[in-house]
Amino acid sequence: MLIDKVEIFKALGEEIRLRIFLLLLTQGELCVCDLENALKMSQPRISQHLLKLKNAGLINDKKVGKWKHYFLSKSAEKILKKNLVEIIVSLKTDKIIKNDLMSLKKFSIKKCEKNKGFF
Amino acid sequence: MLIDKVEIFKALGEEIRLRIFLLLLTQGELCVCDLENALKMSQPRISQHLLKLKNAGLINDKKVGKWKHYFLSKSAEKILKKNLVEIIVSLKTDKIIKNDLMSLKKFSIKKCEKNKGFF
DNA sequence: AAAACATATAATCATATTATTATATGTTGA
DNA sequence: TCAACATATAATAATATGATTATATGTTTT
Repeated sequence: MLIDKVEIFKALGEEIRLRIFLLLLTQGELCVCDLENALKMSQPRISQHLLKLKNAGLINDKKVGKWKHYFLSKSAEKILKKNLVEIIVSLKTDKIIKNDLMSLKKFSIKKCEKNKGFF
Repeated sequence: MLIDKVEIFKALGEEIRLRIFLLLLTQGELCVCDLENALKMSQPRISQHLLKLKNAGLINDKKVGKWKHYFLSKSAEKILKKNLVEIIVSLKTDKIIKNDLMSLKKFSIKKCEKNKGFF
């Protein structure tokens, strides 16, 4: 849950991968050699970044003749439609996050006035 | 532009920082010692992650007595309201991304049918 | 002014990530 | 079947990131 989201942000938090992701998002299916040409980068470099996007659950692939086509995963299409705030706040049900909030509440020293959060 | 977004995703793509960010998002202003207690982690560790969130432009701070309060930046509040797709597609105006798209177009081998992208 | 507190920063070390190079696997087409 | 192509994977080296420890800075309280 928390870790899944971290992995998604981490996958997008790298220039090459964000560029690849945007190309797939705007262009649809692309093969590795399309990306090699678009980004002007070596094949292993592209392939390794594709693997990370795939491990984060953001893309999928299929064999097409001698090529392999990459495209956005269903779960990527789903999460893309959400607000960033929605994505992040949904983590409030995560065990680790619940714990953080509890610990904070327990501590809760009244040092001075603080602004309230969004939620 | 592209790099700014990369830095934002990178900042959120780390467990401790995402936990901190969510706490600030839901609780509003918090000082370092609040976060120390919430996450049960050492002060320098928290401080260093706060610095990274700040460098990504996601949070700001203000001195309050002997404490330092951290809270979401205006630009964070703004970007939080957007869809992930909006955030990413907005990069189409970025120079690097435009270039990628041009290179791809130039290459554009008609290997076989491909699905279209979202946009 | 001294002690206690809150935070930042720097140095070091451990770990993770990335790029490159080389090689392997599988597919197509002559 | 063999050569050319498309991609994956593994090994290595370079770089970046993160955690810990120690120390510095500034503030409050006594």
